[in-house]
Amino acid sequence: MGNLAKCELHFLDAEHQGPQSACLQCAFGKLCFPPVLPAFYQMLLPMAGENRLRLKRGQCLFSVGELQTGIFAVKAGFLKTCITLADGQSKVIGFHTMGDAVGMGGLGHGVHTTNAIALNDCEVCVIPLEKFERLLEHNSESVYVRQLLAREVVRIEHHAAEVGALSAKQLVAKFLLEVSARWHDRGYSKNKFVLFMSRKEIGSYLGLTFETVGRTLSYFQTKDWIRIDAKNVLILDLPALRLQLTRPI
Amino acid sequence: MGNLAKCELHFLDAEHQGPQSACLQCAFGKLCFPPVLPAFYQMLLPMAGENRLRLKRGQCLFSVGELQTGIFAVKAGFLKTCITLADGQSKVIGFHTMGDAVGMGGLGHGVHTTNAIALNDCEVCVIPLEKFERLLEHNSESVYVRQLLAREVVRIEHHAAEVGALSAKQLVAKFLLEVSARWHDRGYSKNKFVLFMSRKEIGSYLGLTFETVGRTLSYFQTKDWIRIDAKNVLILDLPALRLQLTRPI
DNA sequence: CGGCCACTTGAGCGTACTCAAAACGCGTGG
DNA sequence: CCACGCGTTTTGAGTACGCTCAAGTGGCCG
Repeated sequence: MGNLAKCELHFLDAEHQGPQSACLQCAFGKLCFPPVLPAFYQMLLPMAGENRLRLKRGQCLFSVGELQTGIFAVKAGFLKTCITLADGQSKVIGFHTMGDAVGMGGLGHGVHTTNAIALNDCEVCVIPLEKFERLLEHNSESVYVRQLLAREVVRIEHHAAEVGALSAKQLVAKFLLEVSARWHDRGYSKNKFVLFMSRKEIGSYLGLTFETVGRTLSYFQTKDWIRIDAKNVLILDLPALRLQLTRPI
Repeated sequence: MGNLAKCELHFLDAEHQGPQSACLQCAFGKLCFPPVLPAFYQMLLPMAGENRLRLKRGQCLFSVGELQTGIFAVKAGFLKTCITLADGQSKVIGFHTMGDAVGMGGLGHGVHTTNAIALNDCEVCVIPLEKFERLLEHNSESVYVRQLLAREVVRIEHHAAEVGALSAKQLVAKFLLEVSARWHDRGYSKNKFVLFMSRKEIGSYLGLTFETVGRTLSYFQTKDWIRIDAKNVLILDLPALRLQLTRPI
């Protein structure tokens, strides 16, 4: 459990209810895993219910090179995953929120391949590796994990292509649409939301500097496509943002 | 090495011996799958031995949206996988050669998520989806597939980060080192090899224009780090290329 | 032979980066 | 309570890297 120790575990005292009911009664309910994976959700979450843990803003869930002890399901809050390049700079490669699985990349060599850091106070379900593998042995649920991984491959492939192909305006527009869609998927407004990451983190994710991200957001505001105040976003013209992606410059 | 460019396939006429022996006697032998996956290799390749497939240069192995009928193991030759972005441009996201598995991304929804196109005449082993899944049901080999997918996630994550972070010189240096390492892994020289992709395809992969790729290669040649003639590469100073990655500009 | 494509090289331009200054929010401690 | 320090954000001015456009070469094939 190595680094988990330094994470100051605060387990929820819902043990007496049994893990399953604890999860099913949870406020996040079926949001916890994407609707396309109902069976996987039903199998996995009850197992995780026993091991819940809380992270404070800035805390590290796991880091590169650590032995992987489990996979994680985000219950509440936001995390970023990042890697360090050969020249020392750190790059954000993904943002994760409730319902997302984190730490799947480590299944390759049994060692974590990214750093996962909490963007704010958050709650994470831990599925210990032994339980996870036992689950997959005895069930055909391994198909779901395969699907989850394959979809992650596709997601990152598109991200890599876009980072190398789109302009700053297109990238920032794409980012806003991505965040909007994720909120929408989870039953919230797609037009009004809060960004939990800094400009610097957005820039790192998109391959831009934080100044460029800020400038582009300001530009969108002058166009009356969005209204942005610090981290609060109000999308006024979603189609206009979408149009950015299909149109050059 | 030069005649590899022509890639005149010399097929083994070992069909009469049964698929398993055909594969084990194959000239590519255990190169066909990475050494870290011996069990998977032994399970998978004999199954594929029955279904071998030849592609001519430019032919499409599968394309986006097609129903996935199987996964593929490259036996000889080179393929690229690419996707089409919202604005219509096509981006290369990977190059594949002997020993690589292609088409795993489709495991997410059962539909191919990339276009796979032969860069030269090549030979591919087909593992029909039913056989593939039956194999995974009856064996613990599904672990290997999971590892394969997880490693693919990691590979693309790093690629995405680099495309968004590195300069043109760094990207091209990284690309040369990548290709060199892949040849080396397969038992060939790491200093002398042939590029099977055009400048345009390299540029698409790295998020650069083909002019910039060409210019950068020429620049490396003026520095006496490499010697390049058309697609023939001779690396003269590998450490210098490596240094590019750790040093800014 | 002509046509086509890949590649190289050059010149000029534009986007995004770099450097810089100032305002702002936020937590800490006097 | 305000002062202070720190990090984030915004905005500006200048720069540089890589893109765009263009011309010219060489290889391949009908």
